[in-house]
Amino acid sequence: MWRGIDMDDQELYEIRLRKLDELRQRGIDPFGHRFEPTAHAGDILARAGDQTKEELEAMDWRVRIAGRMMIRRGHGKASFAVLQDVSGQIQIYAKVDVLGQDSYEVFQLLDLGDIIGVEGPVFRTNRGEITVLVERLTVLTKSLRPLPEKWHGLKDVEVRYRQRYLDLMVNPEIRETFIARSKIIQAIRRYLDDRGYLEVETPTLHTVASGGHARPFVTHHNALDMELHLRIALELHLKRLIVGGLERVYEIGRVYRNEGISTRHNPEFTMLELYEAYADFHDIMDLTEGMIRHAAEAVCGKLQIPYGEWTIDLERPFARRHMADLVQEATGIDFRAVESAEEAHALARQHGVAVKPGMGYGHVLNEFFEQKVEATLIQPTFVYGHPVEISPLARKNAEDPRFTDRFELFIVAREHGNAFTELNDPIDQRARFEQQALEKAGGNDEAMEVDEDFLTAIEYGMPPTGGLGVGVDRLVMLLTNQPSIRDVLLFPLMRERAED
RNA sequence: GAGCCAUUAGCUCAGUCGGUAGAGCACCUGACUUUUAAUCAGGGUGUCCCCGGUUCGAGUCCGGGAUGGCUCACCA
Repeated sequence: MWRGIDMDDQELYEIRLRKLDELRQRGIDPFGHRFEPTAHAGDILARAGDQTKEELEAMDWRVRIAGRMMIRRGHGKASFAVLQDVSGQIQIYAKVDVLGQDSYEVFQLLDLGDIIGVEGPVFRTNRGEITVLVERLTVLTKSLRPLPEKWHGLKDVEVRYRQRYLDLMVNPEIRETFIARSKIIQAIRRYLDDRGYLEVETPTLHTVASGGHARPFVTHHNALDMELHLRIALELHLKRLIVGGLERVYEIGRVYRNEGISTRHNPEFTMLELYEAYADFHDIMDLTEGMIRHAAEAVCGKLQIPYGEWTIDLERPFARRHMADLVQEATGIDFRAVESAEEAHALARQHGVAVKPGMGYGHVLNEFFEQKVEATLIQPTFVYGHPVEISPLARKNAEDPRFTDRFELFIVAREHGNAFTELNDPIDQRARFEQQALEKAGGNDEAMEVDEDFLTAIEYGMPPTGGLGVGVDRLVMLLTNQPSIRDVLLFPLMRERAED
């Protein structure tokens, strides 16, 4: 088990234990009780910001604050310290002739990292710093381990991920990212709630993990002696609710995919899926565009946002391009005129596009798209018209049944959404599942499973429906300008530390 | 899964040609009643990631391993 910093060398730990004993001997509980702050550091700084030293003095404004002691500057019979709470940091000033000899000695026993409560008037020092004078000191929690360094903070990414609380404690900008994450999800909820969507929760334990292309995690229910899969998508349960007549539903929930880890992949991640009866994928494009703008405004306050080396313009209408057109622009090949898989494979050889033997027309087109086009899609682009072979849950296009009424949204060359006019023909759906089963038998681990229960549901009749899936973590990465998914997950999955 | 890189004090880092480990902060002792990366005097607190090998001698060179990062593969 990972036991964090400072276990091999116990000296700093033992020094703090001695101070803990000293507190107890003085009748002070080092792990204190309820405390009721009257203000946060940020509020005090905001309110006192305009007041002069004299005005503050005249106000006789008393506050009670609680927080972690991050910095201390002792001056003998007086001390400055910095207290940090959720809103930020504020300086406090303790001196013996205000606090009394006993309490001042207790103050001097404190370590960086201890959590204390402080009560007294707000004043401004000669150097202009808003400060709380400590008239009463309450020890709330003794900290037994040393804090990372005050000036350089905590940089070791491994410790930052494994011990995120330390990261949050000493790297204040990290907190901003997670506040932004919360705001983004809040904005999505508000956007959908305002449009008559119902938020629902569906099972994460599935007998068949379907609705997406991914290997599942497998687990077991003892009482029922039943193999279960953690869900890889929300799709099929939400569509059952459309069958049931709920008309507009969404879920924001965790899905699990038993796959590799990268800067864009974590085995568990948060997915938004929504379904709207009587809509099609054009409606869903409009909805997606509006929703992302709404979230961006909520968290960035503007629609031209930085991401890495780029500035992404979310204000201009998102481009809407057919996959075959994009491939034609990039390579000169008109895939609509390609007649057979053999012809497609020949073109792949000519153009240096890697394909696997046995791939059909649609798979090859998709490889052309992924290898020749995807990396160029920096500004928001809806790519639509995916081949039917790679889209087993999407409705076929009425004019050209090789394609589907499906789109993916690309921004910064990454997929930020996947949507389609849902396939609601149960006979076609069964055929598509069977095609997937063939692919699976042929060695494609990620091909979709047949879900009989879902087929039964849509045999009762699912209205024409538009649906969307969005990887929330990637959207948060985009809107917070973070290069790695681990920087938008509080606790990314890490390999277990070996016992030493 | 493959390649490249990293791992030295609690934290952030330096460490030359292979000669027995060092700075700042933190910490400890002392001084200091408006400081603010407080200051001043003194103190180094270490499994140099682990295991082997080469060598008179390894933080340093070689091999293997662990963990992490990046890239690729995988993955819609």
